[in-house]
Amino acid sequence: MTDAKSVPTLEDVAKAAGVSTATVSRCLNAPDRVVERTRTRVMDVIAQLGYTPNFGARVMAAKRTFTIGAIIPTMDNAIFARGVQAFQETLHDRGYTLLVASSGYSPTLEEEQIRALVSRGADGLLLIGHDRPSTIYEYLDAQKVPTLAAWTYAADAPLPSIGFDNRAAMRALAEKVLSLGHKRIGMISAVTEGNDRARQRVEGIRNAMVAHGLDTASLRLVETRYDIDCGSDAFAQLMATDNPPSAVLCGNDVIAVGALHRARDLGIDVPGDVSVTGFDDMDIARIALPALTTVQVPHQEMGRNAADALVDMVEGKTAGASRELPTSLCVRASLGVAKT
Amino acid sequence: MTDAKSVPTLEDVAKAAGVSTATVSRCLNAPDRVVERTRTRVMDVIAQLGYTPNFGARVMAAKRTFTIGAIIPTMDNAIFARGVQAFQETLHDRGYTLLVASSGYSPTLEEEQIRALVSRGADGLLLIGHDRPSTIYEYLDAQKVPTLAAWTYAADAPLPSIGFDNRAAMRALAEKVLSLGHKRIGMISAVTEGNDRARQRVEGIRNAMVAHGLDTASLRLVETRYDIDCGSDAFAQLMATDNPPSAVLCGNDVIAVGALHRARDLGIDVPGDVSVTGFDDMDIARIALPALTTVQVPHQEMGRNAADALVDMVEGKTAGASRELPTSLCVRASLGVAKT
DNA sequence: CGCAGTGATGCAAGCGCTTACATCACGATG
DNA sequence: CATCGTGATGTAAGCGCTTGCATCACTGCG
Repeated sequence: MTDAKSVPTLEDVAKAAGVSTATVSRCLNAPDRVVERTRTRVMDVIAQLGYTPNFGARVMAAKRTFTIGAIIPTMDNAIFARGVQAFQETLHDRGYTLLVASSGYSPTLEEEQIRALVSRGADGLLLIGHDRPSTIYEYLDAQKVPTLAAWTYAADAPLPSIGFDNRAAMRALAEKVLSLGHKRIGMISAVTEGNDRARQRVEGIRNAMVAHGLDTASLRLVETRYDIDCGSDAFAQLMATDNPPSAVLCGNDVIAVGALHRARDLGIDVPGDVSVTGFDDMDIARIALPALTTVQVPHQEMGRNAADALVDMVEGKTAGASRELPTSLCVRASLGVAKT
Repeated sequence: MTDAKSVPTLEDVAKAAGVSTATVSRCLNAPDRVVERTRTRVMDVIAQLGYTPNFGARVMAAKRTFTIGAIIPTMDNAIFARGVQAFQETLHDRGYTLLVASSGYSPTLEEEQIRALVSRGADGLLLIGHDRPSTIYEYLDAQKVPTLAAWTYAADAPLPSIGFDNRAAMRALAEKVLSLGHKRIGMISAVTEGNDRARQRVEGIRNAMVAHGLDTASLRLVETRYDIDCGSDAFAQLMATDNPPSAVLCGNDVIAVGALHRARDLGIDVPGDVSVTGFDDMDIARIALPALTTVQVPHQEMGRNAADALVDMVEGKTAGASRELPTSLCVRASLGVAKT
């Protein structure tokens, strides 16, 4: 049943090296507390035996894992990719390993994943946005797991956050659109339930409309999933109404690219007949035809900042400093002046 | 220093419920071995105390984590996204949690991540491709961690694999291209070092050339990173030669989209002046202008299959059954007949 | 009424590691 | 030469949980 040659333990190493387990442990965790000669011998044995510390035991004894968990809504498109990649790289520099799980935009699944990561000993957690049941915050609090929110910034939220002001960013874009004379505004938003970023973006548009003396009730709003085809369909739906919008603001570049594509299929000229904008400035925004006007988000910087902030929290250096990062407008060909 | 209210342990629950720790443990792990009344009482206490089992301790005692690790080369683009998402969903259905790490196409980092995941108690591992130092396989073997390779299929590899035949798939595409009369072939490949999939794709093209009586030495090959801009530059480089290729086959859709974009910038007509093809059939392939001819890969099915296969291995049901999945050609506007 | 059989529960031995504390050897010091 | 300080190493007590085995309270039967 049991294989004769089983995975070696600290004790095996100690025995083979003729030292105590404590010394072996120290070789691994505090090399300078062991004299050169001994250390070399121990290390040789370790290499020879192919010893790897048992994580469970280590965690239990040391109560530290040097692991950070991140739960992102989806890996299915590239929205979070760049930021997470930067997050991971910075964590790595700081000596931590990143474990990623995805929630599929489902609060239940997110909670499950949070518990999974926490019970797996994550020293800290990165979550996206602030919008989740308070029970989760209570749980995190009880478990004393330092947690940071990203992709959003809010001074008064239950979690410290590193990100940008989605509302203000979208508002700036919308003001730009309105300043070009557009009056009939359509928006294709991500599903807003459980997604504060999406809600804030919608709000940003409304704010801009108010500022320009437009009735927010006139905003044609469609909600859909983050998906090219969904964006495409939503666009068709918006344009099929009589007196369709002259500008369609999309909650995300993926949706916007879908819209652009459908416009081409329908023979609708962008920006001649209708302007289209996105959000995020992903690679596809530049590549799209016409190139997509969008909001540039500092994904990498956000990732790096979040990693530093979270590690600081984990190491007890700060209680969690929030930080707002700037976004900027990226005006490209898909946005034009209103014709009517 | 220590907070008065610390995280509750099994013992706290046991005490509060007036039972032994064994009973509490059984309530969690084998509910039917505890009588209804007791179980309810225990569960109430658990809920009330907000108890969560300590993972480290649990792993150590039970030697199972119900965690599967996956190490993908990058999260930075969407190549692996869909497959990993499906992988995760299936794992979830089977009661496992997925932890993802990325290696950035670096063998060193990959090894590090493998160790991290293994020592964190991953019950099984998913890796991409077969191309890595044998020391890793020895390590995996010694640690007895069931491991599966995906995104590739090879009957005689060190690991069982679920995927497709990259060589054959690319060969089929290349034959299609050649059958349209193209003689001057360019290829933009991903970096082939440490990437068997990329190498096999190049090989597939060579095979097709041989089959069509072309000298493989005439293949203009450029290697570059998976990145829109890199693809774009590589394309420019290829087209800047005299007597440039009439067809440029790209190792991946991302590169191909970059190429398409640059062609537009340079005023090169696709497919009029040059044909361009991709690989993977990502969303952007359909959206690109002209729509991209590519190889359709069953990402989702691969993810699901891999999850099932790996869990079977972990649970000792099989020793790891490899499986080859079919790919298909996706001919779209970016491929045309050779003019010359 | 006594006893075997049954199912629920408790006891306690680890699991592999870290770390506070004890021990020891050795050279420096008075 | 005795004493002490110093740094290297060993000892052993947990960390929180699972699980084989022991125990116990019933039940139903002879």
